[in-house]
Amino acid sequence: MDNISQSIGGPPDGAEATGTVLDEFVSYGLRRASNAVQSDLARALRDIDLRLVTMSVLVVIAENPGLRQSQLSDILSIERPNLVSILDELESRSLMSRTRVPTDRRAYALSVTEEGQALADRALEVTREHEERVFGGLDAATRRLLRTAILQVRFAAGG
Amino acid sequence: MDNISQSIGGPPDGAEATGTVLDEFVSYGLRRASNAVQSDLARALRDIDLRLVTMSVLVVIAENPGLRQSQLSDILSIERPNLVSILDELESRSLMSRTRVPTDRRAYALSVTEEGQALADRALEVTREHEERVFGGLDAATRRLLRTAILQVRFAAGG
DNA sequence: TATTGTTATACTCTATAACTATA
DNA sequence: TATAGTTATAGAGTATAACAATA
Repeated sequence: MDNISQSIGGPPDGAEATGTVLDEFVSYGLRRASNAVQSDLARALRDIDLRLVTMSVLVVIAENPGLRQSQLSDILSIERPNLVSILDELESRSLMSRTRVPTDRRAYALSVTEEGQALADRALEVTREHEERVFGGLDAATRRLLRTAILQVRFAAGG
Repeated sequence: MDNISQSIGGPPDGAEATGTVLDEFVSYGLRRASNAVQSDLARALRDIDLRLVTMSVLVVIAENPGLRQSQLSDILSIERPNLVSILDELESRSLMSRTRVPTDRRAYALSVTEEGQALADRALEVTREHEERVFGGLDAATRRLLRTAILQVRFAAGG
């Protein structure tokens, strides 16, 4: 209930964020950081009329022409029903198209249009700028360690 | 478009996660990790009938008796309107109460009940177990570095 | 005038059950 | 019978405008 004991000894390893017990938890800091980072990226993508989801979907289709919706769903962990409106949006903007697969008429092969490819490229640029803005302050070693730690954590949490 | 270059030289620093360009971005890994971690914590808290928000609100009130709603809103970055139903829920479960402040009759002083204090303590235990489960695999140095990096990033992203 | 808590509302993201058409 | 895509729907989480009571 008092935090005198921890605050003695000068600035610790950046312990204060909200000034509550919650600062003790990596989990809580991770959530706040992730929200802030996502907001920054979302803001940047708004300039090219993309959301986080539409960006990742467009980019993954551009990278894997012929992909099925169910595969896309697995890769990005987006539930199949939720993918439908996302693809509808991209398709109505002429950024990608669904083509019937002759060998399996239940499925669609997804592919980007020229316009979609151009926007995907632009989206990657925007995202790289964002990464530099947000993670550029970390030195290379820390950045590498962050990537590794994040993957380990993601695995440990079953994601 | 090919990732042969990176994959030569044995297991790199855990580069593969979705197998797409998105793996290049710390931002994306951070989001996926944060989601997985939050899911794990949410699952654990469900056993004591708390959500992530209700947990953090309860814990912060327990730590700061007499807190105003607007202060709580600032600390947890929850919009004041969204706080109302959260507090209604906790109050209806007799975990906390709103008391009129005599010196400023617009405001409420928030405080936990005995029952609320007990649940807050239990919630901290549950959260510590979760932290151990999810971040226990990281050595102490990495864990410390992760906390620091997260704070830096949160600051850089304006969170 | 400004602030505290509130109401109403809306938008995004996510999750599930059930349908259709194919396999 | 199982799978691919779809529809409908519901629940969180989050954000904003506007109001009443009080400062």
